[in-house]
Amino acid sequence: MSETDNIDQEVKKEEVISRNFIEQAIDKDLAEGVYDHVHTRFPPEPNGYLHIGHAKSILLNYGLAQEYHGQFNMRFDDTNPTKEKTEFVDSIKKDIQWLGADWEDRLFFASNYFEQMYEGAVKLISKGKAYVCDLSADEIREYRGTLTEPGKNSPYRDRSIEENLELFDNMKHGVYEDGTKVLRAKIDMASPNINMRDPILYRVAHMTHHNTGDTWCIYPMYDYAHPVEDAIEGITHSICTLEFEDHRPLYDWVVRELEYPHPPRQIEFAKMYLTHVVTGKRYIKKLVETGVVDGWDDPRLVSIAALRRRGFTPESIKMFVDMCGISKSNSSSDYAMLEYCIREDLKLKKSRVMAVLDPIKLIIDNYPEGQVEYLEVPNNMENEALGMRQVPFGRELYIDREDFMEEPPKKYFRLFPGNEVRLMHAYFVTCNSFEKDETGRITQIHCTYDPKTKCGTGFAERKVKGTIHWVPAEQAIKAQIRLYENIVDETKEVYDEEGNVNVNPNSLVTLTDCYVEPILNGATAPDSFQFVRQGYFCVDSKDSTPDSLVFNRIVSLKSSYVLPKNSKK
RNA sequence: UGGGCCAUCGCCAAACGGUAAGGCAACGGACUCUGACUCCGUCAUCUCAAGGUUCGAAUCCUUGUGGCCCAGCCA
Repeated sequence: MSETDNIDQEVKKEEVISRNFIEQAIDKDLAEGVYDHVHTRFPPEPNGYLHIGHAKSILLNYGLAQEYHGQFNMRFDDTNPTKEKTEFVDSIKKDIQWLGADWEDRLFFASNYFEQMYEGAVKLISKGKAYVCDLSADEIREYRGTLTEPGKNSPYRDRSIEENLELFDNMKHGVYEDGTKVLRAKIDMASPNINMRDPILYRVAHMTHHNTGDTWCIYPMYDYAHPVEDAIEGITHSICTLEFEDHRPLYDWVVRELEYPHPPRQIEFAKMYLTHVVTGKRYIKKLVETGVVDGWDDPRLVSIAALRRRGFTPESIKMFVDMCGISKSNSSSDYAMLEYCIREDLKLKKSRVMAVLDPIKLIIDNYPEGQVEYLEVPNNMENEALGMRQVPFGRELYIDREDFMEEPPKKYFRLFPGNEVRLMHAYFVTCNSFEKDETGRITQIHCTYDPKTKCGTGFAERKVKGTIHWVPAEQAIKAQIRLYENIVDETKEVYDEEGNVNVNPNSLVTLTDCYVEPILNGATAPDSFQFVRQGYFCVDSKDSTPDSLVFNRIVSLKSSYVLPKNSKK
């Protein structure tokens, strides 16, 4: 193949990378001169913790700003004081920072625009486009009509502009009780789109707001506030999820009536769903309250905090979100994709060390008692840059119970009486005998080693089929290791008839008698490793201490070998 | 049975009237000091269905079918 062919191929490859529908829309806007730049935002309400679904929106908005050399704003959509807490603004900021979406100096609060929103409302009233309505909540619902029947006009719809102005001023000044008056847009009570049937713009709520305190007793509704927020900040593309499609006509109505010179444009995309996960606030709350999980950051959950504690990296989540793509079809991504992404991200970045989860002692009968040798071992055989470490080796070791069988099935490559295997990075050993306790449980394995087979000597006279990992009995560090599976029992629906999560009984297995290589001494929270032949593990940020290590299994390694069940151990 | 949106491999998802990309998963095989990784191969004669337009349709038009969203003084 010639060099030009190569180039052609690369060009073709480039062409194949297609743009999602939002990028296509932005390209078009830019080409037609609708906008000359791109400005996006992520606007959560601080009423809970962020989860993997939010990550898609965050990364989408931030990614678009980057791609088009535009800007990305962080904005708290805090227009409803009954639901919002400062606690959540802190956790949300932390999560977004961790994900790497940088809002630079553009951190905003919708509540800081209350004055402008109020002025906008006055403008709408002055234009005859909004009115104060005295109907009760129940009455408003009745007047709204149904999906199939049109609504009917409020008896207060035709109040004079002057009266509306006065009433709205009274609303602002706390003259009315909660629920007694609202400001409504005057649009069309017969619209087939229910959102256009004179939607409520402002409600009265005598309540302390986390940011504005008691300054206000009227608060704008999302449908009015959001377009105003976007317009004030100069957002060009206001990206939200599909359920707001029906609200777009109202969004456009607001920016049109308020006569913003460069109105933002709303574009909707499909939320990310993951198979077999729990994201509902009330369900998680129940799991926390009943002690099924140990908090909103329990590693079995998919909140950003939980994923972080579980050992997922921002890079892996970005990779996952990119892999899932952007579209308008409701879909549910496979958890296996997320697992692929974290394995892929950690593969070359992390040291591969040995850990024994379920130890059995292995004694090398022909190895001198009391002798210790230090083996030079690469931290990652696929990435030399990670350097080398020393692993002590001696007469007594621990190996994993799974790696020995008294009566092995066919194709069992590990240790069994008479078989020779390689101790990873060390020597070949052959099993001579083993010991059992009264219950028949194997307690010790005796081997002999062949000094000629030491790793690194280039020994090639014979080969072994199996390589097993080990840890030196004397120097290994004891650790607790937690193996996680999905919190949801995947053989059932996510929720049962009573609305409880069908909890997987094996979602957490805590192993307290594990041993890890001495190099892991002092490992702390964000550290993670590959435990060779087992998976990727991280130090638990909540429960691990320097002298009592706790590791979380992030994800297991893939395996094409299934250990036969019911065979003797 | 009002309005809006969606439908392409087990799961995501391209294709924009020119003859069904890619990834994940799965399954073979090679390699292997991780039963991992890597590599090679297999995996939609067909795009929800039925008609129609066209030399040519996943793409356009009909008519159906299925799914999601909307009747908060939530966002």
